[in-house]
Amino acid sequence: MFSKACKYAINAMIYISTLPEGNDRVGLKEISKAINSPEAFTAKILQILVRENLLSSIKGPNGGFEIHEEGRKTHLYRIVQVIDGDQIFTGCALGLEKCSEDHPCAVHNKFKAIREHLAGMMMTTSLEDMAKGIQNGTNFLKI
Amino acid sequence: MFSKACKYAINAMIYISTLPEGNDRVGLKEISKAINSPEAFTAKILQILVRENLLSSIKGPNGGFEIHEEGRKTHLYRIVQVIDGDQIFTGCALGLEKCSEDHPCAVHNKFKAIREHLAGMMMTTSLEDMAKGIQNGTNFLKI
DNA sequence: ATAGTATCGGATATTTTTATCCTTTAATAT
DNA sequence: ATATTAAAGGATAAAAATATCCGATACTAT
Repeated sequence: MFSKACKYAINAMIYISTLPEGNDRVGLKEISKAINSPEAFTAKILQILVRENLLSSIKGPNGGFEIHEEGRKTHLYRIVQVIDGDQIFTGCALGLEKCSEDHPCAVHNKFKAIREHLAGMMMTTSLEDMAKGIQNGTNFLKI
Repeated sequence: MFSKACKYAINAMIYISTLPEGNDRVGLKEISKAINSPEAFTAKILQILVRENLLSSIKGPNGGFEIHEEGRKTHLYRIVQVIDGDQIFTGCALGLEKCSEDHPCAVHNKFKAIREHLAGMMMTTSLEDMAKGIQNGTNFLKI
């Protein structure tokens, strides 16, 4: 479904969103420990998220990553889009280059509903929504 | 969503199912032309499908691949399972090793519905169903 | 029997994804 | 100013997925 890079991105972003706003600066080491991901690879992914302004970073001592106010309203859709592209939301399930209503692949119509279901869910699910489940111990970011 | 190997597998199986039963023996070359896939790679995938009895093959002149009666009732779910495994139907969307009702990842519940939607659709969609759309020119296997 | 044909299967190559290493850059603290 | 810290970024490595090549095997036809 999603690449590993994308899974790490989503879990990392949710983790940062669980930290109290204004006191949420957190380092790479802590993040990758919290989500059980390889540190250096996670760093690369966070760099992309920073470049795309989904996340902000500060260098040096007491540096780290943080997400403030508006950032916590980011929808999962956007993270997938930035890391994996939106192939999964718009691409053809069977790999046809030009799959459309006019030239549909074998499963085009059956998949339309599923893609819309997925896209809809991802577009309406924000980091702060997900962070709640982690905070109250209902959901988990690793193991 | 699906690997390229799996996409080729599904399109190839549908293509073979469009041929008139009893007169449906078709060679690798024709198949990979019909679905626009690399020949040698497609051969590897067809070999797996033959080993798993989703497809039968005959060597030598006038040889090729064919699917008879019961084989045309194969559901897409089974093809995905054989080629990609059922990670997509049962695995955790965020990569947790042990994601379950008791230890759910951040998106577990939201994804459950989507996975069930996908699995249900794939389990109730057969090759012969899909072949009809190709036969009457409504759907396409390439471009 | 022999030649020809088409899949099978092993080996290998290429590309993409995942992962690591190390130097540079920017910020902090002393 | 200097040393220290942490992210940024470039280079490289390892693993997995995709793709190709070629000899072996099995079948057909002559």
